[in-house]
Amino acid sequence: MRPTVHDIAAVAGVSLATVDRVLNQRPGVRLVTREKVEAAIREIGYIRDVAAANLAKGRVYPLVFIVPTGDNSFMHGLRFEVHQATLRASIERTDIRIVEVPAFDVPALVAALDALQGQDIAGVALVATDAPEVRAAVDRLVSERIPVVTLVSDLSDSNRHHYAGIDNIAAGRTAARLLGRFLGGREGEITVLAGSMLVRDHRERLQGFSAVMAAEFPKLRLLPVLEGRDASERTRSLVSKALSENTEIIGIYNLGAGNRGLIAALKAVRPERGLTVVVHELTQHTRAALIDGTIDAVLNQDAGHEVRSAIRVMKATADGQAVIADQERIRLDIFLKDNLP
Amino acid sequence: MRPTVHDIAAVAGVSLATVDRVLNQRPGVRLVTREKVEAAIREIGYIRDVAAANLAKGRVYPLVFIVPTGDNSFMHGLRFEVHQATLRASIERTDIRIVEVPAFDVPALVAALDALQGQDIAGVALVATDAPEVRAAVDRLVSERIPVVTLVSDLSDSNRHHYAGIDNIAAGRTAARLLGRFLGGREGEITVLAGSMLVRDHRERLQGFSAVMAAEFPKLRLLPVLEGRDASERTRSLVSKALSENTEIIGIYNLGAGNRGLIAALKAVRPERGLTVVVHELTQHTRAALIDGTIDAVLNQDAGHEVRSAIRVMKATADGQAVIADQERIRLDIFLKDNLP
DNA sequence: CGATTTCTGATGTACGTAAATCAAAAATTT
DNA sequence: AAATTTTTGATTTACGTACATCAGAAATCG
Repeated sequence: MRPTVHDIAAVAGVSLATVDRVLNQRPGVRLVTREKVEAAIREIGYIRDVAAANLAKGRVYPLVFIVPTGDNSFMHGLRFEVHQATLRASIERTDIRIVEVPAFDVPALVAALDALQGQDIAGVALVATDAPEVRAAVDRLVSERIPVVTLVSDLSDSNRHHYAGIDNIAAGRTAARLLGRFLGGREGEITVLAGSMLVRDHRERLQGFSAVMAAEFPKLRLLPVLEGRDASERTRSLVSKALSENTEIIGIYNLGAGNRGLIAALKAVRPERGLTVVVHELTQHTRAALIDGTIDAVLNQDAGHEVRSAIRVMKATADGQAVIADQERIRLDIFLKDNLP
Repeated sequence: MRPTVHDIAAVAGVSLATVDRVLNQRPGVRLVTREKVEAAIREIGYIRDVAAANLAKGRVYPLVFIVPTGDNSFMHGLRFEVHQATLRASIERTDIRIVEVPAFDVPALVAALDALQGQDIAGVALVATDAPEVRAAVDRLVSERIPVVTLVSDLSDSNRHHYAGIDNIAAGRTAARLLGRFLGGREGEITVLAGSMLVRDHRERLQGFSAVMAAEFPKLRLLPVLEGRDASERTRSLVSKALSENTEIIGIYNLGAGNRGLIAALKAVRPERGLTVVVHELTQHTRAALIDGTIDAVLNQDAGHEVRSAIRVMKATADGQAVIADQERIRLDIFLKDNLP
């Protein structure tokens, strides 16, 4: 049988109350006694039964998710996953509140963060816009001992406790290699589409993409980035214009959202053009386009995993427990038409 | 607050004892009363607090993992992950026993399975060799109401409750497309290496690979499969021989183990040969080969995920609970040199 | 109808931990 | 050494569920 608090008490030669004081860092224990108890804990290899502890505590974790509004499929999916998490709230002892903030709107995000100060909150998860004001607001929360986790897009130089998202530099590099290898030594130009260079995830993807392109595929020339603001219609017109004006384009990398528009623009050109296309985020549209050959590869981050990981990390941080970094690593999924889920 | 058994009792107008009898399917409840209770459960949306229930029950799950011996990295990793799971045993209330059986040895596997009959076991996970005798032995356990999960390699037409592994047909198809696209329209021959056609995962990978190759890359001709028995030295000599005898080979797909031997053989030929290579299983050897360019892509299944998933499924099945299929889907990881973890 | 069987209620203990109270002991100060 | 403060012990209740026991009620049988 696994050891219990009673065993600690017996081994340490102290009472249950003292063991409890040590375990829960309550005051009123002399240093020597504390050390005796801690030695006993190590000796018998005691591990707190978290289930029993939570039961006794009746603890709930009030969590806040700050997510951008916007009608693109990815953010829609993200909000859906947070909502799914609220359905598991009673089982997981969480109490999740969703706060929506306009995308790329720094003051709104800061206001939403500041509104949380002083509240009884066990953790905050936010899709960060990478600005100094946001960093400052996050740091204010952190200094109030509120666990903060960035979701999908990280925040530079902040004290956030954790980032629940993919390695976007690696994602960009991977996109470059897929595109470069799929083009098999051909020569031509590559169009890169982004949502906004204000968010760190897009900047990092571009950075990784450019680096590998420059280093390993010198025959492929990158055109200036088109910013589609993650909006489909804008993306469609940008792509249509680019394709009609420049016949040298043989590859496209969309590192942001707005795939619906991209796909529409692609379907409007003759398939003989032989474009190779790599995009981010698996949605019903990109899935269909992958199957019908309009798109060649989709890089994906699983929003459900990210949300669940963020919740685990916030809970663990709130309890002062360590997180197992390896377990919380969000992986980059690569989908070809053959391995769709 | 979430509803408890007391709430059920109050709403149904019965005692706690009766609620308990209904919840745990104990005898001695009239049909009408039972229905009253069940109606109340639905009405208030009661969900059993599994943590509290397990605490009260003091339940442990005796589980058995049957894994092949063999020194290849993947099986080594799999055994390691099962061992890791034993370290979490007390937390997860599992009691895991590992049984090792020679690889591809049908009678030994059957004997190991039959030895479990009549024992007090909450679940069995096995890396299946796909043979009728094994299927029969598995079905015997299933008919004894013991949950059985196949791990990594599935068992045809058996009554096993679940398969914790990747879709190997999809894996083979994906490998074909990667290899085909990376070769960018070149013409030549492709060598396929396998461990043994006795295991279903290898057969399925080959099936998927061949299908896509035939349908979409007609310029690439498949050579007869080389069976390396998942042994490195054998694989090395087979590959060396093939490469020296046939200068038309431009691509290699290793769908089994034995990558150490393959890599050694590849390093022995001049890099100018320009081979494109896709293999399975990320190990320290394949990782290094990916980084130095000897290998172009690695398909991987995360043994840790598979083991943890198998445990969750066995526990749920033992408790008569449904498994969330989507959550237990094991994904195929694709690694290029840019997205290594 | 009474006797028997079947069902239901009331109650208590247990699981491992948290948290509180109050008394007692030990250490520290005066 | 007495007074004070700090530390420790003993005990109790609670969390939500499981499980057992025994008495009493309701249903069924003869």
